[in-house]
Amino acid sequence: MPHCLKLNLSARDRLTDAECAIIDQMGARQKLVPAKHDIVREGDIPTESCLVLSGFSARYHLLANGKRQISAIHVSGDFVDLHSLLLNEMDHGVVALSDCQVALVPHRMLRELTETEPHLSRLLWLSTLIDAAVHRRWLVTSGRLSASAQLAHLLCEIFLRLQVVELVDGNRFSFPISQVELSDALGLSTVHMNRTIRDLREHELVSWKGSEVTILNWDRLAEHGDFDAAYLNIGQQAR
Amino acid sequence: MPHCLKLNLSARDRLTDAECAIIDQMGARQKLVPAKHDIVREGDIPTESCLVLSGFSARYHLLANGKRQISAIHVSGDFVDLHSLLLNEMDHGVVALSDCQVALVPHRMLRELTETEPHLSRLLWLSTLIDAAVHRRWLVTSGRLSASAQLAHLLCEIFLRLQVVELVDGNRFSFPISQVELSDALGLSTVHMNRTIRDLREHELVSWKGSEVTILNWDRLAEHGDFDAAYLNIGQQAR
DNA sequence: CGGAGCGTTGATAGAAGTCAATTGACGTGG
DNA sequence: CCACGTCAATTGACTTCTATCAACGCTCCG
Repeated sequence: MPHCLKLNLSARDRLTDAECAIIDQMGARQKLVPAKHDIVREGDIPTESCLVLSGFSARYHLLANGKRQISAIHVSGDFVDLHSLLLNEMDHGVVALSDCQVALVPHRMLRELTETEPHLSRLLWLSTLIDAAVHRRWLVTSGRLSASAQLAHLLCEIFLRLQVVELVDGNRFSFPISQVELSDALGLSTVHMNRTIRDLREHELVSWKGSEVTILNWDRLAEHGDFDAAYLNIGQQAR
Repeated sequence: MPHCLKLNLSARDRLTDAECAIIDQMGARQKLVPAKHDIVREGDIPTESCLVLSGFSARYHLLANGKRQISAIHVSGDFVDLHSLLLNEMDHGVVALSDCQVALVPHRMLRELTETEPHLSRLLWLSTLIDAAVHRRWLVTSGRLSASAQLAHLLCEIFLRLQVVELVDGNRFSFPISQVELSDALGLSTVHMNRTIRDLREHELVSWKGSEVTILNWDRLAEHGDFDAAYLNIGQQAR
């Protein structure tokens, strides 16, 4: 059930019944990728794109110095390598943070959409544009915010993105990511990551036990992370 | 002459004569934006997208703490706010680093292209995908490289992007950006930026006088910045 | 039982930020 | 022609943030 992709897109624009039908077909071929395994490998030249139906995943880059940087975190309903439709080869990998159910959508099918379904194509384009907007936001927080503000911002972002696909429960959500992975996402050391999480806890902005995160005070968290949701472009609108 | 957009796109895929003709029309309405002035302002809801014909520009974000972060540097032939075609409102501004000649392309015209010119549409989509790939690369360097490696990487990237639009002269190019702006792009303080530039000079990787940059040793510069050009997707290919 | 992965803490080193001041290039106006 | 203001680049001194190294406890699982 690629229901979550429909949620994702229809949070930005109204989908016609015909478009919904097309999206439903995309879920045809599926596979389960266990946690810690690659969904796509760096250097691959995929012939299909992966739509994550459930689970958390991340795009990662390995460096010559042995370090790793995560450049995006994906949730249900995200097309993790839609860009491979037009780009040469994967310049990064995508790893499953938790077990992930993914649908494999052939490029042939997507390319045909670009020929015959302009509106749906624009919405797919849009989803990559939102990816880019998220990248920019991460650049801003990474360059100009303290570690704890950066983390606060990330939590706000993940919360809203999960809300779109109906995966939040009140102010609580499941965020199955280790501190090592988090530190790779924020460009910090694991030790400092740990202390940064402790900071947010001690300031009673969030409660975080295992993979269960509860936002205790949204307003203060958002203020601390200088968070403004505009870049997520949540809101139906003709596109 | 939006010649540079044609260079930009045809570095990635062959353009038909018909497509070239369409692109030529895009240069119709132009304006000159002086250095330090905004090309697009944060909060704008543009009805046209700006194609930079000449000059350097940058996307920037202002933070509540008064700091600024530059999330992208654009060169001739870049469509600096193509994404405004599908996104709500500008969540960042675009400033001219040097005097910029820009062409204003109405969204109406671009939207029509998405209905009638699937191949050209894919190439426009592609250019936003490359933007995103650049964002990811910046995230990686910002998170996991030293300041001097980050700068080395940026110089390699700018060099290749300028090469595509035929704006390099041997191993020299014009890079009219102040140290304040550079520091906002790399997320550093201006003081540290200055010392980082000095580092590259002292290691004889680059020579940098005013806005003239000469790469003295490409291989060592690229190695220092852990640079791999793959993410720029330079190379003609059916897309 | 023992290792592996993860979270946690302390101590220390190093990278980068901040504050402050100087220099040089340039343009303007008296 | 020179005083003056402005802006960019530069340097020094000091502070703060984050990385690194090392160690320990916990849980899960072979």
